[in-house]
Parts: sequence; structure tokens; C-alpha cells
Amino acid sequence: MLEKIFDPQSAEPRLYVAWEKAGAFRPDVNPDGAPYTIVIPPPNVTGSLHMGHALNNTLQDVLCRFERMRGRAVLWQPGTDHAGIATQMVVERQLNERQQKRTDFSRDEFIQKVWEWRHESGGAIINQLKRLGASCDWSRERFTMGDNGEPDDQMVRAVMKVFVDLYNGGLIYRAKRLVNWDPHFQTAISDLEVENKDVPGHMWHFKYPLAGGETYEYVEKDEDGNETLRETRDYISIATTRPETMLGDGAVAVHPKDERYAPIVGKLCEIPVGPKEHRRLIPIITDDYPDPEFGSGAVKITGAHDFNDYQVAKRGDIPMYRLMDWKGALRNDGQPYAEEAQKAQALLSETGTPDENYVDAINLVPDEYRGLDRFEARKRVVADIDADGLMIMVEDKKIMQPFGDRSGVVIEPMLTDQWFADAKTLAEPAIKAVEEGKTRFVPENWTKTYYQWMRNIEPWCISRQLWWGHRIPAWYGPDGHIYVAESEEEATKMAIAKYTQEGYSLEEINDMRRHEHGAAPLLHQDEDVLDTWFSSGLWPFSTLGWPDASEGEGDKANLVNKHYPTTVLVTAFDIIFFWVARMMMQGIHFMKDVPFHDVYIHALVLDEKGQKMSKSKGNVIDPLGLIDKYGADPLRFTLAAMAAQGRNIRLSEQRIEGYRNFSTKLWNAARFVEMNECAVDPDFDPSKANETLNKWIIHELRACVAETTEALEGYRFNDAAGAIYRFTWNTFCDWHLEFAKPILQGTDGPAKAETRAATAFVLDEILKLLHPFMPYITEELWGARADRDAHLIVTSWPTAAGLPLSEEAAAEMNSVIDLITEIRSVRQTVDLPAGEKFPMLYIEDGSAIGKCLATHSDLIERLARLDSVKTIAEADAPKGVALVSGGSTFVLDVAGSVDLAAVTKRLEKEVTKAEKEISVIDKKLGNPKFVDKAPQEVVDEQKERRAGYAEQREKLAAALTRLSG
RNA sequence: GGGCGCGUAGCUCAGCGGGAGAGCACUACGUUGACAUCGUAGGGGUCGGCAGUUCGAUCCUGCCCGCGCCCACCA
Repeated sequence: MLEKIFDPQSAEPRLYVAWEKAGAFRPDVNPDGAPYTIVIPPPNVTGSLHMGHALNNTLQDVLCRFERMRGRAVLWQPGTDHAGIATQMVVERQLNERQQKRTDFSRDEFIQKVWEWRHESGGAIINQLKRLGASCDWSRERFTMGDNGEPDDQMVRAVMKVFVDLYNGGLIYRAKRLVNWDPHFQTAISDLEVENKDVPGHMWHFKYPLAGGETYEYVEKDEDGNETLRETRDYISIATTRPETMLGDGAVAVHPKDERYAPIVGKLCEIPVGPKEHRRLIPIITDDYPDPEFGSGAVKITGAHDFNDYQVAKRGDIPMYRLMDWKGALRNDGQPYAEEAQKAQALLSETGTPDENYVDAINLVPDEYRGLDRFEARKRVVADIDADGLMIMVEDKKIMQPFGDRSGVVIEPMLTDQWFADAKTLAEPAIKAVEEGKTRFVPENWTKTYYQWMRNIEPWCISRQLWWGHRIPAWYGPDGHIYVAESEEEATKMAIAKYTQEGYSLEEINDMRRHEHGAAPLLHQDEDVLDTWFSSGLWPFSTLGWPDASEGEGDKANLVNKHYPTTVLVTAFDIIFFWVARMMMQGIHFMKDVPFHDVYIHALVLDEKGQKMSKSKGNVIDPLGLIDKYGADPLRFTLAAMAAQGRNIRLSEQRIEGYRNFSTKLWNAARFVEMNECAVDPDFDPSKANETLNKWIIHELRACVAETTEALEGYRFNDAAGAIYRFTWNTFCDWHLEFAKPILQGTDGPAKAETRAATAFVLDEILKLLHPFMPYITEELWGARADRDAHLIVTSWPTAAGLPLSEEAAAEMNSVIDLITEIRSVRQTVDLPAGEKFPMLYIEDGSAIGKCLATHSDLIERLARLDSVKTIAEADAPKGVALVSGGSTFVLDVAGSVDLAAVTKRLEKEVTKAEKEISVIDKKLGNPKFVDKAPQEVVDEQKERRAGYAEQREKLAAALTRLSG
């Protein structure tokens, strides 16, 4: 016996364990099936399940369960991401709680601590995914750093091989370039990890005096060439939002066509800050970058601290002076300012590209500013210039400022040595693959976003100055030569070979080693680690066993051949650039094929007000809390039902409650079926049903199967969920079970037996269709209803082809439904007491409904609360409450008085409606253009509709005369 | 500045060339031993505005108004 209600708390863990134990999550439950593969977007090990995860994984699980039931060899490959910065942060925070710092430990010790954390509490999110019901093959769980991060671990080897191969192919290189520097974490970050935000700021206008007190005529003209301003100036006006970077200016640039400054191009001007006796002079140059219309038209060029200036400086061989240290404070190294400034001044007389390392060593921060934080330095610079009388004005202005997405601090463009991947080259085949349709975005419009980004891609900075991550497999020799190899051993071999070839003896090589590092190895490894996304980009093949050679299907560990390319990637749009693009680039390069055929981009889950959920806003809805409260099934169903393509999801708890009610409805339906002894009959053949009722429900089931299946095939989760919801509640429960009651409680043996079997059958099919969305309750019912050979999770998905069409039965039952609905409606209009029963008379008119009326009189009487249903000739029809359904007229033989005015009003309203429709259609049909140009079928359809309404109008009119007085 | 998207019932959203839909909320009534986490019935919308294409537009096109999001180097 089924319990009165379903208890998710106790059932969910039990069922989940049973599935795992049965091996249901492994692809070999369907050993002969075609592969169906999804790699999970690996959540951060530090993560805990949020609503986005819940949606993302629900959709993946729906697909996996659906395809598994369809017989595919489904591999849902799970795992987690080592998430460089995030994880390092978590462990550092723990140290802080114990009054310790990361730097209290050696790098090895710290990394050891991170591994300890990872093994103890990392991966809590995996258990949370299990609570959601995710049917991942956990036996294959992977971590982007491997089991222990050791060089022989396959996940690590994959990363090393990729780096080395790309390096050898010239697609990875080391260079000094301007990068986004996060002063909090003291590492470079990629463009994508920077959030540009509008913040209130200032724009200061300063005078840069011309060298030697020179003057020029400054003239401004309007559009017609008339002079609007003329004055003699001994300065050039410069605007900046970042005065502290003035110290590193290498030039002032103006547009070549800007006549105002033509007289002074090529001359020198003075940076108006720093000790007066050592003020630096910089040249006034031309470049296309400055916009004459903006500000004064003159731009200071600080190549080491601004991305635009960097480009100008590169074009013009302007030295780029780095002003800050890794913490974003003004530099405190090198010689006193006077000497350093002199070095810079000396560069002025040189031509050609300045040596970048020489320039980088120059510290142009005046002694009194050294060591100041950049924002403090800004205040000081402004105050000093102002005191000097060289500030023209300051405006308040909204400025775009870059922030680190993790640290929240202002990002500093910084000139540093970093490793870069040649994204432009890697992107080409990745763009082509989408153009050729090898990978398809669903919904389609995301392809544009993908193209836009890929076509404008910049070199990808892949090095990070962190401790936690894949260490870059590059080693430096005593002479600074770089050896890139998959292991230190190999790099050392390369180095020895190189030095031997250069004529050094083994003795001398050993000397080099001693000289450079005492007893240390010959080489020292690059201190940096790789961007987390560098390894995440390999996820679709590294998790499947690459780079180990695939030994065919017998090799369980290596499924690359069988499961790459994967079938579909399910993710949110905010990760297209970070992750999808990188997987495309790396996947195509190394596997010679796209990583996935489809990319399904789903919505973002927002709160009820349409705001992004975030901890800081405090509007986060915790999915685990909802699972505790309602169970996993209602949450999953809600997310799937709301996952319409291309829309955001505003989640409200009411909605979840509604779908919890749905699961209760299903549960109660199953209880009803059980009580009525509708046992599962394995021999039941739906195509052999005789009873109209059963033929009808199977016909309707067929439509639902088709609709659900097609929707899932097209990633239309909401349509699929809607179809099964409506069929279950509005067709099966509301009508079929009600119709079945008189038969199940009646005495007609064969009809009862067939209805029992058919009802049991349809319920089983509902469980199947619903299983991908609500796996727990359906599995529970499946197991409770009969002794089965297999769990529902591995039971075959229904096919429409396996179910018969029964148009006639469908028409018949639907007309009965219409009639009952009409009677109920009339009863309420006339305010007939719900408990009272009356006879109903059908006025014989030879219609279809009349022919089947007797067959279904039991149903009609019961559901419409009638005494009896009788057929009489029109002439014998008494007066009474008349109603029209299906083109026939019926009379409720009501004893006593009823609210006749209400019935009259109701009928008249229906007449009006019919007349209105008729007149609209007549207008159309009367329009020769319509009749000529519209497709014949549309015209015919309108004619049929007109006829229908015309008949309806007549019957209604006749019914009006039947009302008793 | 470029790109994407959204304005349909009180709320959240489907539909997207020929008959305006769902869930929730609301109102009324609850009878039939699956279900009050329920049943039955009902009210409620000039489908953002204007123009165009079309025999016909909530749906296509253009413009406008309002609102989101993503990308972007204006000092």
C-alpha cells in the first residue's frame, strides 16, 4: 500500500543509492547504444550549489535520463575545477582565521595545505549535485588538477602536453606586454576577469609647460574657420583621470591634423610634477589616436599604465616607464630619483626602440612619493601641481574603471613578462567550425555573440602569479634560456644537450649549476601557474582519458574514441567566452574535431524581481533549502518548465509549490489506481483495447508522447514539461480517472478488466515520460506498483509509433467532455444546488453525440450530477433549462423554480458571440481579395467555421424557446 | 559606440501570419470515499505606440517610447 503522501526526505537518498548500485549512471547499462555524451561544466571545488547550478544540472540530467531511456550509452562526465584564485582565496582565508598568512609557508607547504583542504571539504558540491538527482557517472569523476597534482597524473599530463605542443608550434610565447594586473592577488588576470564599471571620478586639466619657457600662438577656430580664440601660451593643456601616472609619461601626443598644436610638435614639454630641479622633459609627438574634439586634443602617453597609450608608445618608440610595484604602490626600488630621471632624459637623444628591460628598471617615482599607495599618490600629485599653480581645472565625471571580478579592487594595467597563447590563430578553425555547422548553438542567436568575440580576440594571457594551479612547464637555464618540456627531467636533458653542443664539458655544466644555484638543479622552473581556464578548456577530452592512447572500448579509463566529440554542452551564456570558446579552440587543435555538436545556452536564474542573485544583494535563493522543503522533483520540474529558450528565469517559490502539488496529484492518482486494483499487466496490448474510454486515453497518450519527445529533442524543456503536466493532470486525472470510476466500480467484467489494465498502462507511461523531470517520485511509484525487472531509470522510453491512433474514440469522448462541461457550467449559472440531481433530456436529432449518449450515460450522469439521460422526440420535449452542446440541444428537467433570467442571459450571450464570429467571417468571405488570394484550405476552414457558428446560433435560438415559464 | 533581447490577463510567463493561452492570485460554490498540496464554475487583456508589407498582423518590416543584458581603449 502506498503511503498517504510521498516523503522525499526518506525516499530520495534511498532511490539515489539504488540507482548507483544498479550501475544505472554508467554508459554500459546500454552497451549496444550509440554514445550520448555530456561533460558537466565543472563547478569550482570551492563552490556550493546555487540556483544556476541547479538549473544547469537539471537540464543536463533531463537530457541524460531521456536519452538513457531511449537506449543510448549515456556518459555524463562529472568533475570539479581547481579554480586557481577562488581556491587559493578559501585556503588563505582559513589561514587568516588562525592568524597565519600564505607567505608564512613555503610554496610546497601551502600547496600541500590546499590539497588537504580539497580532500577534506573540497567537493561538497558533488554531494549537492547528487541531492538534485544528477545521474552522472561518478566512477569517472575528475578534477582539473588530477588526483594529487603529480606530474604522472593523466589530468596533469594532458595540460603539460598541450602547453608544450602549443609552445613548440609557436602558439604559446613569452613576452613583456601590458596586462590587467590585480594588485590584491598580485597576479595578471585576463580581460574576461575584469569588470568595467561606471564610477564617479574626476578629470583634471593640467598645464605641461614648454621647455625653456618657449611660447606659441594658440588659435581655436569654429567650423567656418573663424577664429574664436587666440592667445600666447607657454604650455600645453593635458587632461587626465589618473594624475599619478603622469610620472611615467613618455610623450604628449596630438593628432597630426590638429593645427592648434602644429607649432609645437617635435618640441619638448615638462611634466609638471616632481622636484623642480629635475623635472622631466618629454616630446610632443603626433599620432592618430588623440581625438581633436575631445578635451584639449592633447593626450599624455603613459605606455606602461594604459592600454591606449601602450599602443601609441609602441608605434612611436616611446619608452614605457613602470611606476608601480605588484601591490599597486609606487615603486621604491632603484637609484634616487635624480639619477633615474637622468637615465630617462638620456633616452631622449637615442633613436630606435628602447631596450624594454633597461627602461623597466628605471624608477621615475620622485623620492617623496616612493612607496605610496596609488590612490594616495594621486592626491599628492594633484595637491602638488595645484600648489604650483599648474592646474587649470577639475571636472567631476563618470569614468569607466576596471575592477577584478574576484578581488573587487581597481585593476592596474601593468607592463610585465607573461605567457600568452596566440588566440587569434587558434580561433580561426573554431570560427570556421561554427560557420560550417559542425557545432551549433541553441538558441541560434548566440552564434553571433560567439563570432563577435572570436573575431576580435586578443592574445590570451595564460600565466598567473599564483601558487595554486598547474605550474608552467618552462625552465630557465643559467644563461636565461627557456626550456619548455613536459617534465623537469626532459628539460634538463634539453639543456645539457644544448650546452654540450655549445662546447661546454659536463664539468662546466655542473659548474654552471653550482654557480647559479649552489647545489640546486641546473634549471629553475617558471614560478607562474596557468590560467584555470587553460585546463578547463581541455575538459571535453582530458576527462575522457587523453592524452593516453585509446585502446578501444575495452579500456574503461579511456573513452575518447567513443565519446568525443561530445553530444551537447549545456551552459549559461556568461561562460561562452571563458569556457566554450576555449574548449572550441583547444579541442579542435588537439582532437582535430569539435568538442561538441550542440551548445545549448540556457537562461540565467534571477530572483522574483528579475535581479541577478548575489550574496551581496542578499537575494540568493538556496536550492538546497528548497529541496529540503519540497523535495528535488518540484524544484527540477519548475526549472525545466521555466527554461523557455532565450529568456531569463524569475524564480518564485510559489511556482515550486505549484509543482509540488502536481507531484502530490500524481501520487494520489497512483493511490487511486492501486485501490482500484489496476494491476500492471505485462500482456496488455494498447492496440487491442475495445472500450472507447481506453482507446481515447491511449490516443491522447500517444499525442503526449509525441509532443514530449519532440520537445526534448529540440531542447524545448518547457514544452516537454508542459505537455506531460497537462496530460497527467488535465487529461488523465481530471477525465480518465473520473470516467473510469463507474466502470471500475461496476459489474461489467471484461470492461472492468480492460480498463484496469489500460489505466495501469497509461500510468506507467506517465511515469516514464515524467521520469527525466521528476526522477524520484516516478521511480518510487514505479517500484511500488509492481515487481519489476529493472528500475524506471533504465526502462525504455515510450514511442508514439507503439500506440494506436483512435480518432473516432477521441472525438466521441471529447464530445462527452464538452457536454459535461456545458452542463456543469449551466448548473452553476442557474444556481442549481450541487447536491441535487435532475433528469436530462436529449432532443433526438440524429447527431453523433446522440448515438453515443446511451453508451456514456453512466459517465455523464455521474460527472454532471444527473438523475438520468433520456432521448425524446422534439415534439415531446418539455420546457426546462435548455443548453446546447456539440450542435445538439438538451433540456434539464428541473423541478421547481430556477433563475431563468440567468439561463436566458447566458444563452443570449452565446448567441451574440456566435453572431459576432459569423459577421467577422462573413466580412472575410465577402472580400473577393481574400477568396482569391488566401489559400483554399484557409477559405474552406473559414466556411466550416461559419457553418459551425450558424448551427450553434440556430440551436441557441431554439433553446431559448425551450425555457420554461 | 557595437551586439543581443524584452515590453501579451493583477503577478510570472508561453504563443509568434488566419479562432487571444498557462500557472499563480482573485470571486462563487463544494457534492461523487485518489487527492482541500483538492474539485467545479467564473471574472479579467485596444497582445508598448505609430506607420508600412499583406486578402489578413499580437506575430513580418521600419521608426518611436520604456526596460534589461553583453562587448568596447575616448585621455
